[in-house]
Amino acid sequence: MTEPVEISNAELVILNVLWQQAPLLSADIVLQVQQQEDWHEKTIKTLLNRLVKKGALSFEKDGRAYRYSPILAQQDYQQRAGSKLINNLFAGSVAGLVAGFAQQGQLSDQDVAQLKAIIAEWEQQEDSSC
Amino acid sequence: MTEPVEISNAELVILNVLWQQAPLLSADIVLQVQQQEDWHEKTIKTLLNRLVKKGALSFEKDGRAYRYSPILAQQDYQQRAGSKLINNLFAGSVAGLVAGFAQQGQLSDQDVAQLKAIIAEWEQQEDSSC
DNA sequence: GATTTAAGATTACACCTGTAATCAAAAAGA
DNA sequence: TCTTTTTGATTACAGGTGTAATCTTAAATC
Repeated sequence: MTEPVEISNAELVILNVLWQQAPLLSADIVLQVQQQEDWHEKTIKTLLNRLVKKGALSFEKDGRAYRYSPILAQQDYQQRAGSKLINNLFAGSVAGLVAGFAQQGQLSDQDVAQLKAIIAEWEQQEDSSC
Repeated sequence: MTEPVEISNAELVILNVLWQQAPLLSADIVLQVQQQEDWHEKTIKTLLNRLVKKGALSFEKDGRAYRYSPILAQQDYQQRAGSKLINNLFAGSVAGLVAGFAQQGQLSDQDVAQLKAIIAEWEQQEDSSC
């Protein structure tokens, strides 16, 4: 079992960039992040450093520059963070969260279509597992 | 628009107790919390204080003791925290989170039943809204 | 080769958080 | 009334976080 690496909000922005494309030079990461957040280059470098120390990123040298890749897998972190929220705030009920979104009119057509597909597959699996 | 009150993990434990039943004397809150967490009474008092300062709790004096109630509504906070997670980690797709749970075999019968009901209601609303 | 640049490493600093201990005041008991 | 208890208020303190500035070193330029 891996220790649960805690990722801060700012660090998550960096990770999201690298989960989308990796490896990336720090300079490219800076560019990507700055399209989204108004952060100083030094700030982004600090976050890269912290993520490496936390074991969430790895890097290899390319001359003067570093090329970063995620170690922490997106799915793993999604799963951990999702479960934590559901457990702490929705008494463990995923449907509870979805219900909240629905009430707020925040469910898209696409969401509903995907949910139907998920349910269909789940039911099929249920059947075949008996 | 209310300012987005940031609630820490430890503070959330306190809020969960008060969302379930309020108002409550601090002594009772301590008892409730200690059934779940091994925290010193002083720690719990500190958290109550911080929540009051953050505007998440109110209190009224009852002689020597205080009687606390939530100001921050559970639904509001659920909505904010849920949206934040979905946006930051699942590209805004609620279904994405549910899909992750499904893949992990973490969807219960009850979840699926509830999801179906949510979808049914959503579709009915869709129809009647044209 | 000497100097300027530019990359990462180190340091900074205030505020938040977890986790209490101590202080002050009022109530309860002797 | 004096003392003990109990309650909230204040203080503590290390580690995390947001947000960089400064330092160091190696590469690039003159």
